[in-house]
Amino acid sequence: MSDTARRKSPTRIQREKREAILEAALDVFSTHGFRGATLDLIADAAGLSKPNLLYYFPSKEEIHRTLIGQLMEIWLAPLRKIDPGGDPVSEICAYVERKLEISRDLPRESRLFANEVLRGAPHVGDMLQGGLKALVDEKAAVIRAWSEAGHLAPVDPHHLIFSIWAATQHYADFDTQVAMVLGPRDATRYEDARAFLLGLYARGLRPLPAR
Amino acid sequence: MSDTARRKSPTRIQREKREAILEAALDVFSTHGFRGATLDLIADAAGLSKPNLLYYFPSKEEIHRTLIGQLMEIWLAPLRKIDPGGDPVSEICAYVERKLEISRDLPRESRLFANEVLRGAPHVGDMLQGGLKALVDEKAAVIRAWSEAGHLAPVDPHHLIFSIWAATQHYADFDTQVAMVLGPRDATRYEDARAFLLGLYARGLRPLPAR
DNA sequence: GTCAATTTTGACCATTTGGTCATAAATAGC
DNA sequence: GCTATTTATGACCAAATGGTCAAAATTGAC
Repeated sequence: MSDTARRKSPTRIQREKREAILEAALDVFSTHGFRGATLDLIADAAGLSKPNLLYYFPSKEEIHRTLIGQLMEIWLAPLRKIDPGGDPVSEICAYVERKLEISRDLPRESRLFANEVLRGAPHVGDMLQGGLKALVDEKAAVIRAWSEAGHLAPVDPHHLIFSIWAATQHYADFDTQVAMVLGPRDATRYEDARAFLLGLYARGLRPLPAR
Repeated sequence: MSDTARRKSPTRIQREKREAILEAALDVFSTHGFRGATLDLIADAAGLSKPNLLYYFPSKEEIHRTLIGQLMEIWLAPLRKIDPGGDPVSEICAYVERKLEISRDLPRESRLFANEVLRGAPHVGDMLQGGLKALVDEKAAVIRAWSEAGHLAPVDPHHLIFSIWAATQHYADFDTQVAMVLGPRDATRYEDARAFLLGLYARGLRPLPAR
């Protein structure tokens, strides 16, 4: 009755084709959104016929759900790594760097996620709801403790986290706009962004001198 | 031959219905995206039949284009207001406040815009391209001058602007996610965001003491 | 090679959707 | 009220789209 019990161990072809489909779907969903993505587009990109694609996944929505599921871990991992025992400002700055790296290295994932949240997360619902709030609250408590101990400027931890999410993901999600302003993507873009953001947060979070 | 010449002055009904359609379309486009929005949905929301809707606008794309056009001015206005003669840190902070107010008061407009940029701005192209880069470069030069004169911490002006866009729009565009973490929207949300962001930028941009 | 299981495909279907059109209803000028 | 113009609608259309199905091709175990 359970999924894993019913599904005998997948064949080599199943593993390869499902992987190819998810890769193609990530491309298509992230550039066209859920509604704009068509099964034909995904099938073409994966080098399969549409019925063949539907042999591996029961529906368009299921492909999408699978992708979002894989995404969540990538998305939350950097936050999870914040170490309550580390140096506060360094920990936050390292978090900024990790998020920025994801924005640079996995822009499709970032855009897929943005697409979903923008529309009110209609296809993920609880999948997002689940771990997100708990993890954020946990790390927010760590940050609050740092502030109260005087090791970090007194800031609202939730809004600090939001600002980091926003500032880093911006480079993936709004790449078009960034490119319109800065010109075509070049090697220094992420280096400049990194330098700016680390500077901003380092100065903005440094504990205030006693007064 | 020109549009304004051909179109005799619009009647009262024309003005009212076009307005109602744009209002309805803003709702529908901002929550479903361009592809997800249907003419039936827009027509229903505007209280019109579909053919009647198409009597006022020639196509779905034209409705969308009109909305984006109206949007651009709203979107750019806060940046335009930055005064080269004002106090640098105050000017930037006031800019943050203006952007945050737009995020709070016009979230549909913000999401419509985000939807468009996320997909590579396929429907706006030059409309965005036009004034954006010129205005941003102009204000970036002002900020750079402030930094060089020692009235502002030395920061990359373009990335500073990006971070402000990102952090403020986040509350409109990713409202779903914010609500998942903070719980249902309440009166203090924007007040807390404002306090955090003004603090961050005030501390982060304050000119460094001579060393 | 044989045979069963897996994989692939062309043909097909129902629904949705952007858009048209002829005609009917409403409105405005007189 | 009469007439010309504007506004509204039901019926309809072609294309796109998610998905099905029976049959064919391929693969793997022996």
